[in-house]
Amino acid sequence: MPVQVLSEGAGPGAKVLTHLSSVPIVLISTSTDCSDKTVKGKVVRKCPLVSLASGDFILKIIIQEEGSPPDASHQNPSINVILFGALAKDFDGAVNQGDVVVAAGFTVGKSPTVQKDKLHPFNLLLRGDGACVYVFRPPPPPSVSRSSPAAKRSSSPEVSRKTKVRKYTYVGLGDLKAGSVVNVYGVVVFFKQPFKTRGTDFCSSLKITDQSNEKIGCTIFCEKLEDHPKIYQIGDIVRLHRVKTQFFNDSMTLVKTFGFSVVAFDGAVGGSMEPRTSSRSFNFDQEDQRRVEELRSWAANQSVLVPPAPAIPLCDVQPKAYFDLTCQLLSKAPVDSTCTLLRVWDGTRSDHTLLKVIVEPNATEGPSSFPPERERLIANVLAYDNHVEIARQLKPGDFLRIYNLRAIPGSSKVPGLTSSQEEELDHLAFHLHGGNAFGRGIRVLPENCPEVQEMKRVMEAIPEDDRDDFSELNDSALMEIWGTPPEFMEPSLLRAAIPESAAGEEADTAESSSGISTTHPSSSTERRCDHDTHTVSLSEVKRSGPAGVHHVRVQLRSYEPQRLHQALKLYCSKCTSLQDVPDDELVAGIFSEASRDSGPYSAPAWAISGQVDIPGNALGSPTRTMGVHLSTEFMSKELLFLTGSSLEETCLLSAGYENIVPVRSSRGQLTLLHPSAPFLFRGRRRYYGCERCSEAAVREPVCAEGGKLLDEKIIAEALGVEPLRFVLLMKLELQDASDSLHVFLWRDAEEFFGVSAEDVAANQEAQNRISQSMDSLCPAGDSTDERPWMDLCLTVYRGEDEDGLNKTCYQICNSTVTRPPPSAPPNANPA
DNA sequence: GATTAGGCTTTG
Repeated sequence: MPVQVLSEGAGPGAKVLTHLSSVPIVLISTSTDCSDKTVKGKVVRKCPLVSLASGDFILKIIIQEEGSPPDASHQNPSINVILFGALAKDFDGAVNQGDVVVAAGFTVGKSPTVQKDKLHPFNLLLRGDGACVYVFRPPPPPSVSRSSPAAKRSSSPEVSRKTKVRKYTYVGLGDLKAGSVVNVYGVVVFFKQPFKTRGTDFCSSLKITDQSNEKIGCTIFCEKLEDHPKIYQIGDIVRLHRVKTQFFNDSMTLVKTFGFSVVAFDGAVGGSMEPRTSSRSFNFDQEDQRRVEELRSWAANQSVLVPPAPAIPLCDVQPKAYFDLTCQLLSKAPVDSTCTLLRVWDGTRSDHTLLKVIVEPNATEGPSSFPPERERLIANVLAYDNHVEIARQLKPGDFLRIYNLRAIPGSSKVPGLTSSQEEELDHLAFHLHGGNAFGRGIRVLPENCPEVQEMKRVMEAIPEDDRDDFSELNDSALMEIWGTPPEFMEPSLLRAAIPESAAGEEADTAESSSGISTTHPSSSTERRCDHDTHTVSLSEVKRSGPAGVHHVRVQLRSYEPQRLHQALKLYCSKCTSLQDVPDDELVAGIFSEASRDSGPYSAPAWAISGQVDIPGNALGSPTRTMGVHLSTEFMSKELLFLTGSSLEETCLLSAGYENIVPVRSSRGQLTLLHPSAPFLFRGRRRYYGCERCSEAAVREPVCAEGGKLLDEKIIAEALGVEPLRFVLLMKLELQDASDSLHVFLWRDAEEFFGVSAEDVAANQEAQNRISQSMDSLCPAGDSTDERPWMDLCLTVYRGEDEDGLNKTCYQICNSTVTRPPPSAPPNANPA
């Protein structure tokens, strides 16, 4: 009795299982006594049946507990189930994804895939006569059960092995007879999004076709929107169950009837088989998959019958055109009672100036203004009449498809248009006219659908000007860096970045300034942008969409890294990678290793070469030879290539020579050291190269115009090194009365502190400036409500977290810390 | 087991 199908709610099923007790999936382990236990779960995945040469079968499924409290990963517990032999084969034929099954007579094994699939550490093994699976399924609909013995089977366990899942029969659209109830498949050639009727329901209107070339209208009334077909575009495939055929105006039509259900699929050949349905249980077997694939390949060759959806990006929209637009909603605002403004973008830029619509900033949901470069990409859509209600339910950040949108050139009668704009001739306005003719409407698209994925790729690839280069660095990189444990060896260069001795005095300084800020509306920061937007609360920022700018008045609750030298990073603007500054111990090791390994080499012809013997010392270091190669071209600019020196010696020499490039011998040639070591020392400044982007070789820089200028850029270029830039990266937790918010300080960190990251890497004064600023904003020991207030400009953008999931990110931009009062000057640490 | 709408050559 391996596989038995039971009708849900039917008595026998319950009886069969009364002598067994159910084990929650989480509690399953190899120590579970399985003899009288069952495990119940919904089949969330059914892998293809594997048939072995021996005639044996193996089937893997994943079942998930239903209705149990979610575990730490916010998912119901699931477990792999492996079925063997006849059981595997029977199960494959009788059970569908979505069915609820109860397994009994299993054994428990260690899951070999736990590392990969992150599912349960154990699996269930079902083999032999003792193993069986009960399948619970809702009772079959009356129309089908008459011709199917399934209901009878459910009460006769003996026949269970041969149980076949109830099959739906589908009628071709050319074979419909009036007055019957049928199941059909079809390709959508026209559709209207569900609209409110004068009755109690919403109505969806479809026209579908199939290989018969008949085009059949379908009318679907359902009270709940989720029961309606989820059609995104012409060409989608639908499967309708229980529609009645009737004649209207001499044409066959299909109308929803009792027990109606619909599933929709992507219509593209090779597209996703993921069913669009809100149905809790539905049948979908290989036969269905075959039908979908057949319709897809048939439709692919029917360009006349199924015209390509008129979806075009904003950059291709021509004046007067009607089109479907896939886009993301950034903000929205009511214009009047019959019109709502939707501000959307799709990542492409129109050649036409897009009409600006002036609305009350206070009435705007989402940001009321955007940086100018973003504004150029935003289309203003005016949605009229019946669409106002739909628009009301949309949220900034939603991905949308707007159907039958009209591009209107040079409109001058738009509500809210200013008189100066009336004179603009070349701009485009976008109107979604009232009514639902021509399929006019709006649908929210799920983020995982291919069109949205494609659009997001376009959005992410937008060429940014330098003010926006942060968006190229996705946030998984940021998170990763911040997640790095602080195993960093403090480089001596930065050891004093947070002077212990000065901490107390800093706190005193800050106390006095925070005392002022609680009684005075002054701010310890200054905004340096010209955004025309008013100050909002952090909770409003969080509610707003994933783009735009906000002005906030906040306090600093906490920040990372606490050890400020860790805020200094190296950034490659070519590959946008971000890394920690290598610590001195590592760099010293590279120098030492290079000097030990140095073999004979031929000195470059373009250099004057010499040797210096460095005697060994009492501590046991041997006598070494240091090679010195002075560029003849840059004699006066002092470009020195040095072999065999230690890091310490290089630092000492860099006090007396302008440019030192540490090198080593390798296969008889001079080469640069390992890329983690600086490729150049200039005084106290060290310059690093990107390991990934550099193709280093020791070459003499070319003297430009009479040896005019020799700087780190010219040297890097000559050496084939892609130089890394010092940057500052911090994560700040802001707070106001409404909420708290984590924000990054990166793009404008230098502006914020009024220092350059390169200076921070090289001098104590710049380091002090950062620690003073942080101490004044976040004095140690002070209660947070006494901390000074900051007026900040926040940029909102979309990034990805470690799992590649979308995440709304925030950065402080265009803001500067105003200097703490000079009354308590910092105790500058003489480094 | 009622009722809804029954695309369509649009236009603020």
